Amino acid sequence: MLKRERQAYIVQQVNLHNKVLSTALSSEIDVSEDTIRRDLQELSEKGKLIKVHGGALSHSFHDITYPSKKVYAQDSKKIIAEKAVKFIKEGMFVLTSGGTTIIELARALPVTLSATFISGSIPAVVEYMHHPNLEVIVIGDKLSKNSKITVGADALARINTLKPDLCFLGINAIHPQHGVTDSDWDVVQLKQAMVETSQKVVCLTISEKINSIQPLHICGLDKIDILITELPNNHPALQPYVAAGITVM
Amino acid sequence: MLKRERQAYIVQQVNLHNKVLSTALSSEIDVSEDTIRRDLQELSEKGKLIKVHGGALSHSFHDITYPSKKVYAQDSKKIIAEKAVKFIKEGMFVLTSGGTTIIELARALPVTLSATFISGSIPAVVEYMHHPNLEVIVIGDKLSKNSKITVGADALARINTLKPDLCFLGINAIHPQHGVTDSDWDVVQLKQAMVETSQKVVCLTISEKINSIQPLHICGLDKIDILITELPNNHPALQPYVAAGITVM
DNA sequence: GCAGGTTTTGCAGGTTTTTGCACATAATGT
DNA sequence: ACATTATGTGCAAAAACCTGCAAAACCTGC
Repeated sequence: MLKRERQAYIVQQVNLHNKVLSTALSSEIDVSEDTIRRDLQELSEKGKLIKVHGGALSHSFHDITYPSKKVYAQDSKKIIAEKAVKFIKEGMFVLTSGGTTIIELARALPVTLSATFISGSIPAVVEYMHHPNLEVIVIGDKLSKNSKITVGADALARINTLKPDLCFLGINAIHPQHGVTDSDWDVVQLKQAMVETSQKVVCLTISEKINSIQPLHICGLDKIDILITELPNNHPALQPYVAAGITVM
Repeated sequence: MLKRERQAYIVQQVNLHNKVLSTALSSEIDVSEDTIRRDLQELSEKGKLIKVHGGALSHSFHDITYPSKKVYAQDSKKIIAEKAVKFIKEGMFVLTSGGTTIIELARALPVTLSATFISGSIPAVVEYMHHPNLEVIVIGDKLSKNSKITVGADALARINTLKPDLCFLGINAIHPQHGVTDSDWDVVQLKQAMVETSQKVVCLTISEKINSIQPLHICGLDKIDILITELPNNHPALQPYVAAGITVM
């Protein structure tokens, strides 16, 4: 068995079973454990797996550190949420993406508000669910583990059947020339569909992400109606967006 | 079981239940208590949990006031979950309803299990989402506030396109003559569809609900393959179901 | 084709990690 | 206060690891 072939097999096994033992691989492939160890070493350096004493684990194992994580820049996101809430009127149909900023928005919704909120983001849905007067529509499909949002053809098709009044987008990068960009293929698809189908698009982002670029393009600035950051709207960094005709808050 | 794997499991358990006992972990994972103690020691140094006499506590336990949401008859439900888990095999497609018994099932899933779980229950989806190796499919539609499950024509249609290997139903009433019944119209629709489309139907319920009736009919006993309660399977109350050809656990 | 260099692999050895056990000590409960 | 249970420490055996080395397989340029 060729080295490359062997390593491909190991990666396959890790992805399949989420763990492999050096001893098991050694006898399966019939090479010495030293060789397996060297393979694991290399694959680990390439980021294909996580090497541990006795074998290796899939990457999905490492990132189990959930609920009590502090949200990055939470204070800024609270300010953004306060501003964003003002755009929501009684009875509106509101489509939202995922992300921690959107969660803050959900928490900032006045209890008396009655409106219909639509989302494929599970954390967002959980927040909406606890609100007494919201109608909640869940967009179903395969759940993406890292973004905690449903992605796929079903979700896309469902979004395209909607004509929401308002769309809140938590975004990861916006730039005067390159528009809104992101790094996750599936998420980009969804956000594009959301932007296209909504009457009004509101982008939420902390100022840190302003004037930054990610590899995948979502839409140009012309599609954005409102941009909300934690900065005052006369801040110099925001002027290019005002000039582009966006309402900046 | 690898050390790292074991520690990941411990962290998961701590985050899930907010506390773990050294003794319990020792017998669950089948290593000596000394090893568990050393693990807790290390994890505590890494700040993943708080080590205390007898076990460990979640960090969030210390931060926030624990919203001691006690589930009714939780111990029984844990027993049920333990029994139910045994039916799930690697790679299966599993459809589940909602309800607290299903949540316990989700928490009892072994960390190494990789399978595809499908549900419209938001609390269930949240549990599945935290599991490192599950594929999760969310069934979308309007969210019913009191059952926290998506209901409607979309959800029904989606369920009917599936052919899952296994279906877990948390049920509210079962009776030798009247079969499985429930009280919520929308939920009944969903459960009917789930029963019809699944290869194998497993009903989970605490013994209290055995031999009781609710106003809406879901299905007859003939559609049920397996019934799981917290009672031993030779308990007299269960005999009518054994007689009906159901595998009782 | 073939000399010279590189890559891959197994092996020997010495080192480190992991784990369970024994025993003394501290915490807990009745 | 006393029995029970949990803890920490030291120890030893097994398992896994790392390092260097040498043989084999392989590329490469002439």
